[in-house]
Amino acid sequence: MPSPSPASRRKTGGCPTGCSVEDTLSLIDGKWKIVILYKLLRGTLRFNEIRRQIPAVTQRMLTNQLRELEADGLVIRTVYPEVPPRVEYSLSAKGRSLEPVLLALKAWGDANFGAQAQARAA
Amino acid sequence: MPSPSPASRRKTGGCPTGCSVEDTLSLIDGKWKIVILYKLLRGTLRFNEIRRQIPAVTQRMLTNQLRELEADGLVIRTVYPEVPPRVEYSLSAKGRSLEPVLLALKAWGDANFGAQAQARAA
DNA sequence: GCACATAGTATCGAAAAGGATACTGTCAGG
DNA sequence: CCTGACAGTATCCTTTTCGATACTATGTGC
Repeated sequence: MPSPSPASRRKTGGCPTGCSVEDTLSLIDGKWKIVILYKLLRGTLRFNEIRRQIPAVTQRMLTNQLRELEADGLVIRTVYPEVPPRVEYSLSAKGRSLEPVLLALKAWGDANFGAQAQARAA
Repeated sequence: MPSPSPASRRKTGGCPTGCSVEDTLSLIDGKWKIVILYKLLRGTLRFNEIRRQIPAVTQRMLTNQLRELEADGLVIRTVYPEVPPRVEYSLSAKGRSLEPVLLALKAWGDANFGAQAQARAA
């Protein structure tokens, strides 16, 4: 089964011309998804760790985007039932397969936005 | 100067952690930009040719997105002062340099949305 | 008892994005 | 004369997105 339950908030509609591109875009739209995926590329992170890495995102948005990413099968959410609650997020195989896209994006950004971005690159 | 006038509708804000990725995203957000760029990858197109290739986009949106792409230096708009007006859109060098990103996106989409999209691929 | 940390929810409201529809002006075809 | 194609504008309205703020529950440290 290629697309089990896309959880797509944006309907793709008819999609008359070949547009797996559009389908893909519907999974990674939202202002933060790609950044989150990119951060997760280097390893599992906890909720507040992500928050600290992306200070501009609000708690609501982060929860939101993470839930959508989870629903789309791109990230895995693991809850440890401890008492200071602990939740870890990591990429699924599907999420990890986006790596070429993420890296291409990063490479283009570095090439087109100069060195100041490169210098800061975490 | 690496980024002359990004025409960015979305402010990037401080961008404290390395995020040329975010900068890049601000250029290609909007529901249609990537699809437009993708279509343009195979050559120059006129306004209504693009419309026909992406039937779901409205005239207003198409104008809009094309203008933003032009402002960001990704596409070139050439007006021929003829009397059935003729306007051609093509990728700039900068736009063309996005090719790896677009192809990575397409490849991922094809791999993750099954064969029906591949079959239709223009 | 109070504050802090964790990982969130809930609610409100502003702003932006996107869609529908109608209109422009000129020329060619019938 | 009427219609259609071209490449848009202009206007209005709905939907979606995003942000701010306040709140939950639990345990630890002071």
